[in-house]
Amino acid sequence: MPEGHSVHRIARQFARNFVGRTVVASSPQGRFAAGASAVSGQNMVESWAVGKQMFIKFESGDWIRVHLGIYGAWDFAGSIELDATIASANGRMGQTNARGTVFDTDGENSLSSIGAPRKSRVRMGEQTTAGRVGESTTAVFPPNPVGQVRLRLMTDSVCADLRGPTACELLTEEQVLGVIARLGPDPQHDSGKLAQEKFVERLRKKSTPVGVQLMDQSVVAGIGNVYRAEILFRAWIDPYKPGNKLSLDEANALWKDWVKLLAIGVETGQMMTMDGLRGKKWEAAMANRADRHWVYKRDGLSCRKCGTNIRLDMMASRKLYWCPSCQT
DNA sequence: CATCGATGTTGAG
DNA sequence: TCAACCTCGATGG
Repeated sequence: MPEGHSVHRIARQFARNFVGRTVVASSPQGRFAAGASAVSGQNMVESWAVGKQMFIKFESGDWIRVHLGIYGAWDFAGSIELDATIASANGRMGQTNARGTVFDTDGENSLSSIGAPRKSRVRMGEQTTAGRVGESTTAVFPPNPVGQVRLRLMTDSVCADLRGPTACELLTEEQVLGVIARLGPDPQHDSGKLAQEKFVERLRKKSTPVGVQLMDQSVVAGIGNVYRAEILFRAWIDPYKPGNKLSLDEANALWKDWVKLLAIGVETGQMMTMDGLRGKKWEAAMANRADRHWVYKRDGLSCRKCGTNIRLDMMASRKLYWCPSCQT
């Protein structure tokens, strides 16, 4: 159940462990058999993400597009090398245990570290427990497929299993460009001022509530229900405010905050949206999801800023958490 | 053990 | 607007 940050992390893990290597592809479940056989035996040449979608390219020019949807996940197994950004973030947080397994108590950034060859399994895209990673060190390589594995990608040393995706399809380069053209800007993919301007322009064009538009992937790619609620609280903006009533400053600030939060998410693997936490408070929040957010899943609790009860509304059939007194 | 709900999107009506 | 997709951790009995 990833928002954009997780998908970028997964794409980086593929870049680190699969790009430049020959990949054996299969579909144990069968539903992607044709696509898998089309790319099997080829070199992977690119891996990156836009918003919540990942794109990997093979030497033939074929692409695979993966969208995890609400419960898709990748399981990594084997001798996994860490992406540099992820490794340094983990190092800074002191999360390496005696065995050399890097983990945290809430799982998503659980990753095996660079080091002695050993068997371990790593899940990305959904929460998992540190215990599970530790226990799995006895697994064999390659592991037997568990459940409905839509796509298995394997090198000599690493195996990645994809389960439960909303989308997994073989595309031509032209089709990839078509998909991306329909997506809004993503700070991790489109850097610079142009991306920001594109976002601001689209957001301020329609009278659709800003809380709806932040979830619209053609306005900005990668924001989901958690970041939506948190970004609006951090900006003290009423989620119902029409996009075309937002000031330029408000729209620019929303983008800048998304840039910042997304970068933290990509580095740490967690949606840490609380400000100004230092030392033990930061550690506590990183360890416990209930301490990580201003409003998300805090309905009925008092606002951390003003004490007002956090409200829960349905907006475009998703749960919206917000503070009616801070966000005006 | 059964049931619920989720960090998402599509497409039918 | 809402069911369907298809998975699994959390929750309750």
